[in-house]
Amino acid sequence: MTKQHSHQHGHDADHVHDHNHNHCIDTALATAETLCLEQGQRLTKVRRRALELIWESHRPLGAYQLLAKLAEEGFNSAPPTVYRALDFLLAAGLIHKVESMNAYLGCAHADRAHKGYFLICDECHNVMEFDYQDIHAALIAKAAKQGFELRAETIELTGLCADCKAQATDAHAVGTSA
Amino acid sequence: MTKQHSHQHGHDADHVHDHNHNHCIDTALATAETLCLEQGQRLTKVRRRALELIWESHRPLGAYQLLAKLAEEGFNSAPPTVYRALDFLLAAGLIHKVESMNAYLGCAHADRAHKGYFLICDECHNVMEFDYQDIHAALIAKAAKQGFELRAETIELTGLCADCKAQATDAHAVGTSA
DNA sequence: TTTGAGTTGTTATACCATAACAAAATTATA
DNA sequence: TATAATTTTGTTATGGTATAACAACTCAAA
Repeated sequence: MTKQHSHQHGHDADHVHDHNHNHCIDTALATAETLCLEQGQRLTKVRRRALELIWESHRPLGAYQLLAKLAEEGFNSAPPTVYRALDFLLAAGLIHKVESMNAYLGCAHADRAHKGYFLICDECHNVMEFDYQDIHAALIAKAAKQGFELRAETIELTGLCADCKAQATDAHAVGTSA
Repeated sequence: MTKQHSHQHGHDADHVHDHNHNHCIDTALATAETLCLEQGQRLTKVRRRALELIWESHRPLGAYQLLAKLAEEGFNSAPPTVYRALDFLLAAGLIHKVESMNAYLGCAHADRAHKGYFLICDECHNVMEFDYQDIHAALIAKAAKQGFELRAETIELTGLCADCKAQATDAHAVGTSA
């Protein structure tokens, strides 16, 4: 299981980081550089900056949110700019798209092939990426039974994260005792 | 495993039905009537017709495609009309939304609570709904281990369906032998 | 140094979805 | 059966997501 670190304790959108998220970003960028170099892909300025901005966000970032941030920094502000960058990063496996949110998230394991499985909190909207070989294998087997050749998986689970569940319980306890 | 019947042999968008799909539609509508009656919900003309149209389609239907069909039949042609109907049908469990396609699909098991798991063919875009208790249980357990309370699942698998795989193989065989 | 591939700029448009409020229909209640 | 309460539908407007199409630029290789 992998978790976007800063999500562990954060409830508010702009919660102060309780760890040095810069490290995650740096690692992600370094991985991206290496990967692109190996594959003869060009991590151009806008692509690189888009990836950084996605990582700097603590939630999945919408295309137009990203576009606005890029525009602030002097990049072209037309939609194709951001969608091209997103397409590149998606194809390179450097980010995931969360379909149910129309938003994009840095991929913590770009260095190895994997599927993005997500736990999405309805309350705080934080997203945890997880990895589950058992489920992956079961899905492949299940599909194969139908003669279906599995290529990609969209697994997005929503509900209440541990923190929000705790908060809800606290609130309820206070409410009932008052 | 459940399958939208007409998808079994269809490769072309407007493939002639090889079974009486009307039966499926009738069953779905009857179930809808019963369900709504039981729950004191009103299956109004536009809702009922929307459900029929979704079932009549052999693929997941986009909101605006559905809106166009409804408009042809004299219903109001503004977007809220169709989104209201869709919201109602979704809430009633009579249809599913395929998030990765922004499209809507009749639910074959509206009569019992279940999650919509989908196999989506990249080639012919047919969709099979399947049901897999093992995976459902595994996901709940996996989420619970993280303290996450699972509420909803979006499971959308893409790849090549059996028919399209067979076609591709045939085409390749012809190509290589020619 | 020109060719060619890839990338970016630019304009326009298509597609997906909801807000907000008015009008009508339905149901419940007096 | 009036009338009030509730739900549904009509209508206008807008916001959010994504791509088509073509021109201009960059950069590396021939």
